[in-house]
This record gives sequence, structure tokens and C-alpha cells, in this order.
Amino acid sequence: MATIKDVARETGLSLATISKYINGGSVREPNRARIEAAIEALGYSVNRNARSLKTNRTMTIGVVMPTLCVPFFGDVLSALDGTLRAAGYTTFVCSYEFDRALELEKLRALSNNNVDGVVLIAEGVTGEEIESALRRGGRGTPVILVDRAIPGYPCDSVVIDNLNATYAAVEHLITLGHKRIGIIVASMEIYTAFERFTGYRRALEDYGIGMDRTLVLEGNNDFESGERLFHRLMDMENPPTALCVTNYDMTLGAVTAAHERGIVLGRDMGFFGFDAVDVSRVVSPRLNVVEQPTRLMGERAGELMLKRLAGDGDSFPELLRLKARLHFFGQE
Amino acid sequence: MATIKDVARETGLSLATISKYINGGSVREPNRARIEAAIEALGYSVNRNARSLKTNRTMTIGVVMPTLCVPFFGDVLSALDGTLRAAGYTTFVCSYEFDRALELEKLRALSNNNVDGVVLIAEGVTGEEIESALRRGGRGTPVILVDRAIPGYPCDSVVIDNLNATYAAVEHLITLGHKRIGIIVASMEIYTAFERFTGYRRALEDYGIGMDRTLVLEGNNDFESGERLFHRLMDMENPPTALCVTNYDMTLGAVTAAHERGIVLGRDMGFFGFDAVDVSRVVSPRLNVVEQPTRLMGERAGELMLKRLAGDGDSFPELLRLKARLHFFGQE
DNA sequence: TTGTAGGCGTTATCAA
DNA sequence: TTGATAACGCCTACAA
Repeated sequence: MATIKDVARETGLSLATISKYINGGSVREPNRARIEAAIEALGYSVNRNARSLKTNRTMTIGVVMPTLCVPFFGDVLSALDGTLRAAGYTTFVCSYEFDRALELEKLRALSNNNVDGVVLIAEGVTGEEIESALRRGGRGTPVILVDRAIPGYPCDSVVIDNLNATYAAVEHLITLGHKRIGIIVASMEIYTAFERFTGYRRALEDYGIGMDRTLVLEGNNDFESGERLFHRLMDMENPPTALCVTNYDMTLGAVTAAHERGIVLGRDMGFFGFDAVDVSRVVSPRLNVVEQPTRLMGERAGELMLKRLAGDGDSFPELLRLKARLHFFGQE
Repeated sequence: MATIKDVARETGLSLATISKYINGGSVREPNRARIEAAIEALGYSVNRNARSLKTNRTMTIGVVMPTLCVPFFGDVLSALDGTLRAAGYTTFVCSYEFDRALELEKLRALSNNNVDGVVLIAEGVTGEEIESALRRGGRGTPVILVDRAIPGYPCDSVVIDNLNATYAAVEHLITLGHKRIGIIVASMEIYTAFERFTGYRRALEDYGIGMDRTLVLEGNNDFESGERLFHRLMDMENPPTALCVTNYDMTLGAVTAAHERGIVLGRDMGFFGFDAVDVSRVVSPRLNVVEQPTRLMGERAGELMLKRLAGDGDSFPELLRLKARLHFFGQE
């Protein structure tokens, strides 16, 4: 690999001059030309390790997500990456596969790799753990929490207004005349799940419908949970007449289970799913689903990160709560 | 940030001793204890930039994919990451959003970040471009191509046996009695698409069925393509009686379009999709789909990478061709 | 087993 | 504008 030294030798100029030029300094025209030529000829490119060692910046943002296997996160990421890239940053992603130990480990790995900032879709990690994993020079690495804030941990966050989204979904089912409405959520330990449940509970309250705890089922956010819990609900003596499922994979699972039982969602049973916008189209009648503004989330998170990177600590911690969009199909 | 120097001062030992210990060397027990204590107290962790500058290794693998929004790549990645992590490597992912310029840029970004190896799901990039983007010290960074080999470019690759998978799918449709079989593929410029088409063509040949070029439609690998091209096929004067769709999103699109037209796939029309194993369950009758061994791909790619990283250049370039699995449902 | 010293490729300071 | 020179934090002969 060619180094600045080589370029210096090739051009007859000094190390310092080359470096200055590379970093946007001005040199005399003939020198500029010679430097350019040498760089081209030698195929020189700066060694980021060395540079980072010196500058303490890597122009790199680390992203940690629970998994890469779901389109929701992929969309968020894609928008985030675009925003950061436009500002000259490269983003690196790692997934912790829903594993809490890995979650922390990945955070540490990023820290060890001296990323300038961290975007985190947290699941099990606590505020203290984040701090300890990221403890480093000066005033620390900026962290943006996406999709899930951590209650009690002051940190910039970009989230969905889960509460009102679920509220609206349940409200819709209520206006259709349903009184026994079930909900399948992820573990309430996950903040978004809790919020979604709260929206559900509040809608029932506001319409004077008593909540039946047996209609509230907690799953693991996966296909299998959706399938299994749907069956469990329908096997009850007095099954719900409508159902709300609050994430992508569980929605798919529930839809599949309904199929297996010959239940047509939206006709035999009121229904609201989450995220599965494309999939909602492959069945008929089309499913009602809540669509989260994934790209917007990514963009907002990116912008906020850039702001912090620029040293602007204004109104920290900032909490952006984005509105979800409801797609109604089938009977109104 | 604490450095080795700090640990040295804290313990009264020398820099070199600390470094040796950190890198697995042996020191006298009392010293070991003191070092450990100091590290803990100072919250020291090694600066990978500095280390890499010295060792020329970062213990980091870069992965470049077309997108993160499709489960197929997510699965491959997850398995790949697991394999590499077990060997002490951290993997960083970046996506080029199907953009050819970005594809090269990401490769360069990784190279500049001194990754030890690159795993690439290529789309538009050529062999020369890869070489030039990665040109650096000594015998160069190992590259593993996943999902798509680049014809004429000698490089380790892990791919699916697309040809035989599609062959078998089409063969199945033929044995059901179909003679007019359509296919929706991605652009033939993409190697996998070409292979899938070839499987299709060869199956028809082998069964003495003349190929009708108007039944071969090229899309953009997205939902919209699947939907649009399905309609195009069915709007023909003499539409096909069976159809093969060769990727995830286009399968979803085609299924949706079928729905819109009231066509029940597997009953009114022979059908074979790709990848959408979960989704295949939410419609009835269940869809026939080709399932690619995503996790296995990731593992194999990881193992091959580790082998190359260990300096084992045995049987280069290695081409691993993995078998896909066909899920038959509905009528046999 | 421990310590000394030199260098990895850059950037930044300060003279010239 | 240009050029010596001293870090940045770490690793590694080599010497003690």
C-alpha cells in the first residue's frame, strides 16, 4: 500500500505539504498537479486507521439492530444510511439476533472500533450498560435510540406513536361494533409492546368496554407466536370477535392460523395487523394494517445524529414521536 | 480514554509488559493481578485503530449487499455473522440499495476502513472494479462472492444451484400437464436471473415443449414488477396456464395480481414462487415455492472466508453450489 | 519475566 | 506556501 511518504518521495515535496493538500489545504498549482499525478500513479489512498489515531474521528456510525431479517428495520436503516452518507459518514450495521448478551457485545465492538456515533434499536440493554459500553474520550459518543426509547434513560430517541396507532386501530374495530377484542403483543417488557397494549387498553376504557385480560396475549414477535396465540384465542369458550396483532411476523402467523381454521379475516372477524403492508394485499379482503413511517424514522434519526456530531447539544434529550398511518380496507 | 500508558503508570510496570499480557503473553501472577485491577479501574480497552496500524489487521469483515430490506439477505447475513463471530471477527454490513455506483463506493469505504475480508453480494460491479477498490498491501483482501458469481472473474463464490432449482420447478408444472408456462425473472444481466431462465428453458427443451419468448418476462425484482408482469401475461390473447416467479418480491406482486383478478393460484393456474416460504402459507391452497438454503450459504461463506484469512489458498477459486429445496403443496 | 526503543501512517504546530 | 518534527496508542524485536 502506498503511503503519504511515497507520494512525498515521488513529488519531491514534503510529507506535511501532501497531507495539507489532501485535507483541503491549498498548494501552488504545479505542486497540486504533481501531487494528483503521484496519487493516481501510486494508487494512494489514506489509511483511515492512522488518520483516526490522530484525529480521534472515524467518520463512521455504528448501527445495532435486533435482526436484519425483517423489512421494517431494513427500511429504517436504508433511510438512515442515506442521510448519513450525504454528510460523508459511512454506516456499519450489526445485528444482535434478539440476543441480549450479543446486544451489549455488539455495542462494545462498535465502541472498540471507534465509531463516532451509535444508532441503537434496543431491546434488553439498560442505560447504564450503554454508558459503560460506550465510555470513552471527552463527552462521549452520541447515541440515538430508534423505535424504542428506554424509560428513565435520558437519550435522544426517535419512536413511533405506538399508543395512538393502536388506539386508533382498536377504536376502528369498536366502531364496527366489536366488544370482545383480542390483542397479540410482544412481551410487555419491550417498551413498544407496552405502549401498544396501553393504546388498546385506553381505547377500550374510553368506549366503556371492560377489558378481559384473557384476551391479551404476549408472544415473541415471531411467526410461530402469532400462529399459536391465534389458535389459543379461538379455542377459548368465548373467543374474541376482533383481533389486533402488533407486529409483522406475528401478523403473518395469525393470518396463517386464521387460514388454517377457515376464518376469513375482515369478514368473519374484525382484524388489524401491523407493518405487513405488502402482504396485506395478497389476501382478500385486504387486511387492515398499521404502517409505520420507517423511512422517516431513519431520516430523522440520521439528522439528529448529524446534529449531535456537529456538537449541537441543543434540547437534549430529544424525543421525536412519529405518527403511524392506518390502512383501512374491507368493510368500513 | 485510558491507554496502555495509563495502565503502565498505574501498575508501575512497563508499557511492553502490559502489551504482552494483553496479547496473551505471560506475566508473574502478582503483576497479572495488578494489571487486571488497573484495567478495570481505568476502564481501559485497546484502541483498535492503533493496533491495526501496527498489525495491519482489524479483525473485521465487511459485507456488501444490494439491500437490507429483504429477508433472504438478512438470513444469509445472520448465519455469516455467527460463523465469523465465533472466530473472533466482527462483521460490518453496508447496503448499496441496488445502486451500482454505491456498490463500488461501499467497497471502497470498506477498503479504506481496512477490513480484513469482504463478502459481496454483487450486482453490477465487475472483477476489475473489485480488484481496484480493494487493492492494498501484500496479497490483497480475500473476497467471497455470495449468491452471485461473476462470470469470468476468478473468485471464491457460494451460490445456489439456481438452474436445477428452476428446472425442477418447471418440470413439476410440466408433469401437471402444463404446456404454456410463463416465467417472470429479474433482468438477465443479473447472473442468477439468467441461470434461472436457463433452468426454465432447459426443462422445456427436455420435455419437447417449444419455448414461447412472449411468456418470458423480465422485471426489476420488486413487488410492482411481479404485479405488472402478471397482469401483462394474463392480458395476452393466449395466456399461460402456469407460471414461475423467481424471487421474493415479484412472487408477492404476482400473488397479489392474481388475487385482484380472482385467479386462485394452484387451482386455476399452476404456480411456483421463490423464497416466500412464510407468505406461501397465508394463502390457500398454499403456494409452491423454492426455498433457498440461506443459513447454509452464510455459514459456508463464513467458513471459506476464515480459511482464506488463515492464509489457506487451497483450490482457489472455490465455487460452492448449494442445492435449493422445493416445497410442493396443493395438488400434486 | 521485564524494559527500552523504534516505527506503523497521519495530522498539527511552528518556523522558515 | 512549505517543511521539520512531535505526537497519536500500540506492538515487537532486542536487550537486560
